[in-house]
Amino acid sequence: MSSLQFYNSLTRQKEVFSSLIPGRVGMYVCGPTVSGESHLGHARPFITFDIVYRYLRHLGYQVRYVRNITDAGHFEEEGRESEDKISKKAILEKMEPMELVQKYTNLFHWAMREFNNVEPSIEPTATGHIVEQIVMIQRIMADGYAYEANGSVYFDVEKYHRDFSAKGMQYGILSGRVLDDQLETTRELESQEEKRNKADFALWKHAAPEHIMRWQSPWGEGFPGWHIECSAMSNKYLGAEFDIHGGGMDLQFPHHECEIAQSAVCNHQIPAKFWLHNNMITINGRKMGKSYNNVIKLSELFSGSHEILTQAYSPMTVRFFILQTHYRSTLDFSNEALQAAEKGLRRIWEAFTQLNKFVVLDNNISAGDPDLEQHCFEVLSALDDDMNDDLNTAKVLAGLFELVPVINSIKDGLIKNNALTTATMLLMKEKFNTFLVDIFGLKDEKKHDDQKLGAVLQLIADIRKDAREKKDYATSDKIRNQLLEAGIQLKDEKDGGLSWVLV
RNA sequence: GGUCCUGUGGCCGAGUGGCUAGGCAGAGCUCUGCAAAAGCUUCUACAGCGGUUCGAAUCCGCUCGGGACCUCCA
Repeated sequence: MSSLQFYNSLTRQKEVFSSLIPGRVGMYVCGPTVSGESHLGHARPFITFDIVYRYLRHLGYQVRYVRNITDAGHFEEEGRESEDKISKKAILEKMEPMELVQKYTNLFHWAMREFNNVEPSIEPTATGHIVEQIVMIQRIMADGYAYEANGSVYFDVEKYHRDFSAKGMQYGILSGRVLDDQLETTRELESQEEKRNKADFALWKHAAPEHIMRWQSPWGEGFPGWHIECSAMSNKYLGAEFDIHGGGMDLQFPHHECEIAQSAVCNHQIPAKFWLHNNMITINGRKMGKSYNNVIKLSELFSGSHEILTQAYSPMTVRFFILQTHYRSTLDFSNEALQAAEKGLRRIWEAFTQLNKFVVLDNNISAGDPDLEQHCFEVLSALDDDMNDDLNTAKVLAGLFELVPVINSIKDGLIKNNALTTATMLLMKEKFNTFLVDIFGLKDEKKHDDQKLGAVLQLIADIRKDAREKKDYATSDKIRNQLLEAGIQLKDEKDGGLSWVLV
């Protein structure tokens, strides 16, 4: 079997993954800013890195997964009205800042549960780590890479770049940007006079009087800059160097670039070995964003209450939709694509459910159908390699889909139950369970473990069977059609039996 | 303007220098009282133009199109 490879944004190539400490992995993923409700775009990184987390654990690693909550509110680009997003909205809604932050944090957690994401090991908040951030800023200042101006502190990008280029940690190492170009192309902004250089970024920002969220610091009352929280918290919980840093591609610059600079000054090394970035979800070819007015909130997605949506899409449908694409490709949203995902998921899930019901022959060592046996074995064997190849979940799913007709044919008796060896049948069961449930985190949203409902349906099925035998098709069709309207689909099986699924 | 990514059949999407991706939709057939489900078969591809090569959707160049980042952003 191949070994796990990730595409490392830092080196711009696929690399075999090995952890710094054998058997253990430290992973930091940039979490949400809880100044508003999470939208469809947020689903991608958190599902993607949930897969990374699940897969690493599946491979036997003990993983510490740190995903922060940004609740301190990053200020806008310097030069514009300095305003804290969270504070501004809090005033509008007449809520305490922390009350607002709590509300959206709760909503975020709700969405994560809906998606069946495993909780991170540590979920630190920015507001809970103000002290760590201040200490880190002080260290950067002590080394001469930051300066104070009017109660704000800025990172001296040019000096950092000059000194650290020789150490292989130039500013732009992650994003591929050239600092000199940056200096020329950065837009002219108002009130830049505080900064020595246009490329400098804020570590600490002086709080204007109307600013509600504020903390005491050596530089007066203010709040932390955009990038320092992730550096401070990843350093605290994962150390100076850890294995994986993840996030959306849009965070690569400036956010992650700045994190590297901050950590490099403090710890003299790039904080993470592997930098993984998921691509964006687009709607009609455009990234979701307030400026495009095409933001679909997760609650709207699940309920279908957005004008773009022609129907509601369940969390598992969305999860499956995301898994059908490689995480580094853009994924374009459309109702048609989501509906295709919904049907595809149902098809594979029903086959999976069926597979789990099969009673495997005890000692079938010679396949009744050698060609099929070989085909199945090859497909099953390729799954791990595809997953190891930078998490090609799309290809793994395609492989599993190839086996769906086999499963259905066995069920319908079109393929004899001795066609495949016991070993292959058991392998098939194992792989379906491992990938769909353990690694992909899919679950049955229509689970019907209600025994009373089962009994009622069994009765109805018997009545319908009697009606059909009497050729009373009016009755049998009425039962079938009305149940379908109620969301229960009856299926007449080849053997004369009858099964049902919730739709 | 700068940096980078991308262009696959009706839709969504994998993909490697030569070997069926897969899903959804469509068509035909089988099964069925009729459906549904399922099975089998099947139609539409690799933006365009050059080049490298025995051979390219896959490598290179150009043209055209789309997108991301450069500003909070998943």
